[in-house]
Amino acid sequence: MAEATFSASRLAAARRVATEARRGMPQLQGPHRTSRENDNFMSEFMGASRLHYIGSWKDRYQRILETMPPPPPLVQLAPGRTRVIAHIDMDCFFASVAVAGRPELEGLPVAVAWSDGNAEIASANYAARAFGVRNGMWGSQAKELCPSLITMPYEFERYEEIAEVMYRAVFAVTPHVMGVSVDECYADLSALGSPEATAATLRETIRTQTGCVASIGIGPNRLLARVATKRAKPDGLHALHSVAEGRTLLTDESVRELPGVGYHIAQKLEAIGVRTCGELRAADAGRIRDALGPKVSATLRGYADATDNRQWEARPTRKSIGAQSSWGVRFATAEEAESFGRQLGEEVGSRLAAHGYRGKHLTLKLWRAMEGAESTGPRKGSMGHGMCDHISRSITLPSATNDKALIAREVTKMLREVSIEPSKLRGMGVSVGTLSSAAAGSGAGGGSGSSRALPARVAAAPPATKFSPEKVPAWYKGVSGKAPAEAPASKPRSGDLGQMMARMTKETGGIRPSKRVRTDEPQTAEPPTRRLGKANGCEEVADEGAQMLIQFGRDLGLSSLMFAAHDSDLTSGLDPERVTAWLGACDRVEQQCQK
DNA sequence: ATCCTCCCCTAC
DNA sequence: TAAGGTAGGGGAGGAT
Ligand SMILES: Nc1ccn([C@H]2C[C@H](O)[C@@H](COP(=O)(O)OP(=O)(O)OP(=O)(O)O)O2)c(=O)n1
Ligand SMILES: [Mg+2]
Ligand SMILES: [Mg+2]
Repeated sequence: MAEATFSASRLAAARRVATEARRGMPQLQGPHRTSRENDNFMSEFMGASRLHYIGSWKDRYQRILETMPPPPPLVQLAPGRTRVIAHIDMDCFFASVAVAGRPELEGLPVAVAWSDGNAEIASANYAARAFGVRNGMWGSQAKELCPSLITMPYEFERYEEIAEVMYRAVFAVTPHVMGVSVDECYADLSALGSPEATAATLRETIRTQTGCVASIGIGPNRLLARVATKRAKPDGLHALHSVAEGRTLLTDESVRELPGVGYHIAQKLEAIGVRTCGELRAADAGRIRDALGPKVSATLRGYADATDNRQWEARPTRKSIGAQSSWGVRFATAEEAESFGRQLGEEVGSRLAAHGYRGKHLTLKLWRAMEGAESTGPRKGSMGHGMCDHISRSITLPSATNDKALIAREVTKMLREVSIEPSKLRGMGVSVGTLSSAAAGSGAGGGSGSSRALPARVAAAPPATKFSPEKVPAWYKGVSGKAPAEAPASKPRSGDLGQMMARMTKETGGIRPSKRVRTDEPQTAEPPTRRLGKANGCEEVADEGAQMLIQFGRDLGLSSLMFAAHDSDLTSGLDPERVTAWLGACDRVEQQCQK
């Protein structure tokens, strides 16, 4: 539907901008894509990887912190008052930067990814999200959902500059800032007068100084501030004024909204009938503990109750330093693998020294292709790691070190001892922990290590897991073909209709879902994708709109959906032809569901 | 109990 | 050309 709303000439102009932006990025070209073909592989990979960029950002954040006076202790609270925490997070950060200063892209669906092929989407703007495009999605799927999608390249230097402007704006409000990531931080506003006015001003400052938008959530703790931000987005401010208000808000939200609950923990909870925060709160503590363990269950039960006991640690000390790569890693011989391990070891040694650390504990992490999954990847020519076993081995060094050569030698030894056929290796990582300061005079440490050739033996790797294509786990994104089967929700819930309508209206900028979205049907029907698909002669309608609805339903964890359209859709600026087809299909869907 | 190793999971 | 890094929390199971 929205497809028709982008004019061909605007799209053409935008695509020219995208092509031009991509042309100016020489490091993204060249035929040498693997560890074997390219001597410079490691640094080229790190320079082109957005995960390396966001993963190493905190290191560079130190430089901003050094220009700031250390924060005074947090003010004590007057009795009976609670803290006021703000969570500041840039809206679709990479995509916003891509659009900023490029008027040709404004209002169009834009994603940022390494290529315009099937690369993973790092960030999609909200125009693209209205089609169901999401961060982390494969490019091909994104373009199915949204054929007009404009794909822009990474611009790491601009992210760095804009993030610094954003952070300086926050530091101008308070010294109590906790950096989370390149686009996101917490600020303690407890000592300030009106948090909401302060936050509104801060949003405006960030917008004018960066050309990008930040949303802000405010709450009595970090958990609720973060939950509020989600509600505020895009381009909004939302405040939760008490733990009680937060608890009420969380009651019907998915446990997935809680920090620390990702795909797997949500699955474990669902397996014991817990889907919402309210259900988690009400569930038997012993059951949750059995499923998740003592610490995780305690933390999450607290979160579900809107309480967050994490200490405010604005500048936590590093506990480990490491480097890894699991893309383009292919070896023919042990020498090649060992050379790669040495490079990683040297890289880690340099990073340790650069930060004034030494470390005593050394870990080698290896990706090994599963038996039957040795072919290069999900598709011919892909240099991804594919389905792998993960093997890690660690040793404790006789003394803390940051000596590149010593680390490289120890990595080589471990690599030999773990005895993995080099051709099966798909990734390698080296990490050093148990850190101490290199400056502190203690044990002369790093000293060239010729001292002890400790026989730090390490066990050989276990046999490879056997890979079978039919049993690719639902969470694995690397294999094309079938979407993971819908896990039917255990129970229909009330309140979904209201939530869904509110969310759709907000996220699509006005498109309303049907007047009949039912979640109270038993799970007898096929998932809605099927009912709207070609099998029912509905290909006219299996478009972005349908995909979007289906995605909303999935996001809400609904077991089944029924769609219908409002007559008023015809008068709300949507393409009448599409709406007519849509209405017809909805009738059929409904009939099918009723019998 | 607490520690250790080898994972697993999560957030960006 | 699908550029899948980095760091932290913590669980399982065994040793101390
Ligand atoms: N799977 C992901 C998630 C994020 N990022 C990068 C790109 C994002 O722009 C940036 C910030 O991550 P956020 O989670 O804050 O996502 P966005 O800022 O893109 O969107 P939102 O408006 O939801 O914050 O990190 C990434 O490369 N890959
Ligand atoms: Mg963001
Ligand atoms: Mg963020």
